[in-house]
Amino acid sequence: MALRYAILSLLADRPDTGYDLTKRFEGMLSSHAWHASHSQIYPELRRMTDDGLVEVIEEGARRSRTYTITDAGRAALREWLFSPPAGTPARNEHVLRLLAIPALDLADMRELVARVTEDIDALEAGLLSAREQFVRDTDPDARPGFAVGAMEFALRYVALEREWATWLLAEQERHAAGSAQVRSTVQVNDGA
Amino acid sequence: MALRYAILSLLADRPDTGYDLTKRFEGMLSSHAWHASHSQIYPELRRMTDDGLVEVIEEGARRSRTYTITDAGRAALREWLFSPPAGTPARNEHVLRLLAIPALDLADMRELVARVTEDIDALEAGLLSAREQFVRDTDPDARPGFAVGAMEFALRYVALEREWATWLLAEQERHAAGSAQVRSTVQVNDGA
DNA sequence: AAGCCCATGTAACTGGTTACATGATTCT
DNA sequence: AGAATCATGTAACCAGTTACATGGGCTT
Repeated sequence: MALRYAILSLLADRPDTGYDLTKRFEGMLSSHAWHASHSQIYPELRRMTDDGLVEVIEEGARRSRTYTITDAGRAALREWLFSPPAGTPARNEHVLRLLAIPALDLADMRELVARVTEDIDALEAGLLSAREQFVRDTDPDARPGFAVGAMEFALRYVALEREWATWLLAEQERHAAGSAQVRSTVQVNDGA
Repeated sequence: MALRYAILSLLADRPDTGYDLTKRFEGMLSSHAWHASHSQIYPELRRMTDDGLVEVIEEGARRSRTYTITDAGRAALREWLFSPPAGTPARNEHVLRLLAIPALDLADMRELVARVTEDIDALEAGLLSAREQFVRDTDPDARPGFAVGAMEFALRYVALEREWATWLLAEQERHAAGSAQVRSTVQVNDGA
């Protein structure tokens, strides 16, 4: 079901074709919230049309169909948003990679955290320039929609990752120093 | 493949049975990184045994088998962690629900953000007490493993959600005030 | 000995991915 | 005219979920 609501929240911003929805999925949505490829999106738009949640408002060149969200679609989206959170499980391989870092030894951890931090910096730079671009291309008086919120989320999120990774390494260094201390104390005691 | 690495990173901390791995998945892993149920975990442990990544070190009561990570398993995990990040897509219905909020009208947004914020506070309280419990039950000299990192991540993450939601609402309020301003200016001009 | 939780197993189904396929339009 | 890209469609496959199933061991 999540796929429908992902589509509905994109269409709530503005009408779009299956093709362009697919491209919008490839941005912030697919890296943080929900991914879908065109092979899922086209059939789903059909089913949603049958269910009255979306509507074709234009048939353009190259057999393209532009869909809008209907009132029923907005109502369904609203109902879903207000429904009690179901505690549905997440799948995020990127987060898994981060959480797995403590399985490494300290030297590996230092190297990997350095690398991860660089990657995050690069990603952040990309996000920032994408946002600048977006702001340039967008009417400043328009109500901020999906994309603005998603970008802000992504920016805050990459900062979290960087800070967490830094914290993790510091924590592990602290522990390593601590247990070295304990070991040397033991040795002193042994020698006494 | 992510499932194997999720299992490996749990086993890197300590040996465990399929049953207990299942329960460990239900914690931080399943809400932020990766979810799996026992029906996936048992067969996967078999396959991983065949591939030499894990090993049965103990057969206990009630046919329970305790698995450890092998050297090959550690090597595989390490290789995966150091392999270039694949940009694999995420699935997180909870994030989707947040990002979809701007589809609502302002009144609904106010209500939902308030509710979401309460939920986050409750979740955070739960996490904090779980961490206290964990600290009490754990040898302070032990090297911090998966769970410590995951808890810290979760705590930082819920804070991000709360701050983002607050930011979003402020942004939307600002816009609503701004466009009201524009409307009234137009009216004054019309009247002049 | 009855009932409950521990511990594992597996089969049917569903949602999602990969891969193949094709027509229409624009660009050069 | 040919290449590139737009725009959609669909079928086979795979990973993951749901549901059913079962035996062992602890507790009362």
